[in-house]
Amino acid sequence: MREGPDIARIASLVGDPARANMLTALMGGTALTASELALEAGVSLPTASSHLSKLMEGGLLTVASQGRHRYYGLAGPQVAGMIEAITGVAAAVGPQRVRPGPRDAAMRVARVCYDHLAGEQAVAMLDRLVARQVLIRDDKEIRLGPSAVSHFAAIGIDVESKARRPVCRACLDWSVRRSHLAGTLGAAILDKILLEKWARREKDSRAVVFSPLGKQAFERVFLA
Amino acid sequence: MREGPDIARIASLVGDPARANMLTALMGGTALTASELALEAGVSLPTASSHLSKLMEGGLLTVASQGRHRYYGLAGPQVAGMIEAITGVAAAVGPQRVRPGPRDAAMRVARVCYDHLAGEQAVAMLDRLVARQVLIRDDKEIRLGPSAVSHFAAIGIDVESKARRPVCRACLDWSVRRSHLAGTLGAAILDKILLEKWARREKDSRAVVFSPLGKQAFERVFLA
DNA sequence: AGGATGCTTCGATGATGGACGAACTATGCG
DNA sequence: CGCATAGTTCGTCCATCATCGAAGCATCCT
Repeated sequence: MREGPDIARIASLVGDPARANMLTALMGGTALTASELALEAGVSLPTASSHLSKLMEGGLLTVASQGRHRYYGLAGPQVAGMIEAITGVAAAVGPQRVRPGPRDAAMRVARVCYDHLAGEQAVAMLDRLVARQVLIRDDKEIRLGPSAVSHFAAIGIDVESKARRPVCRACLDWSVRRSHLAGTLGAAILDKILLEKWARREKDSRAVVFSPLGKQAFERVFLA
Repeated sequence: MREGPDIARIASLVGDPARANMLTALMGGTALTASELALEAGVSLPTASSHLSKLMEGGLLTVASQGRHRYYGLAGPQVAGMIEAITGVAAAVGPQRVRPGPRDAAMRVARVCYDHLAGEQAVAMLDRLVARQVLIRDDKEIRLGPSAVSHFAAIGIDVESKARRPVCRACLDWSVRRSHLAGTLGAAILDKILLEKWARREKDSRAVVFSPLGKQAFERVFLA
């Protein structure tokens, strides 16, 4: 018999299909209402509500009440990382992945991971930023290089961090198996991409699709 | 409704207390027999056997038959990483962590993670190896530096890789939140440490305790 | 105020799956 | 060959928990 962190409790929370669907939906990064999550999970509203309170109690979710809406979101990057890790194992282990399918292809290229960009594009971007020494990775820690502030300011991104959350963080990409940029900077870059309409989010999916011109712009700015 | 990698299936496998205990026990890295795992999980042999076959079917475990013994082990580093990620969330979320306790302190300093060393010591070691350019980390990928082969040969470690498994891999440390060295090299270093008796494994725990002289030797070789 | 919408709580139902004892198979030992 | 040990399979019992309809709060709109 052993004890310690109650891993079974956390895992069993993710272990229910309805809850797993909800968490996966929240990996998109946008907070969702109880009704939306019920739809997403394919259960009735009361059932969803019950699941949500369990996830809350387990500390996996945060909620923000706005009027009569309650927006549920993942409790933090650590939770998002856990979901990615589980997804990675499930994808590796599952023999059910017969045809990759177009949606999956798009997902591999670029997708939203919690609040930042993931996929091949994101991995390439981090590689390039490190190669140009805009960012410096020491260990797994990623730091800002000397030129970072001016570099990002020129693009219109403010890298000053007020939040307690780190500016840069490495996040393992389950499709490419290498890391991409997370943290407030990662989130700001994704904001920028969507704001400039270089890419749009695929409906009901985490996939992010670049327009031809948007792709050029993105590559000019981040992969040059 | 969504589909994709069946994350609920995997998570629910980990979500049962008995199975979670088994998996946690296997994080020690040594393969265990069904009876040992039954004891570890606190269930009867038939029950354990049933759990083990489920874990096998889920692809989380591998088994090696030797005579009338069947040694069960984690299916791979990816699975070990997932368990670490879940453990991290459980530790962060669990309010039950009242007193850190001596065992936990020892765990933070040095512990076994699947088949390599984790904890503060392990993180410090990787930092130092990278700083000395024995190892080079590009992205999350860690490569051997030019001097690596001779450097490790001098200590008596052969870095040639025959296995399909990578020689170097970064593994996120849930206590320190930075990565340490995994892969065949990480495993070889742990072997070396235990073989030279610089440290011993705490009974019934993943903690690794260095002797005073062993600590000196380890620091001379890896942190110089 | 009154009505509509979003969400939660309650209560009853049903199914999944975890538990163990007993019987069965397989390997090793003398 | 027979006995002991390691492990699996089978059958049954039992508890947990997911599910939904109906009713109860809370908030917004007019």
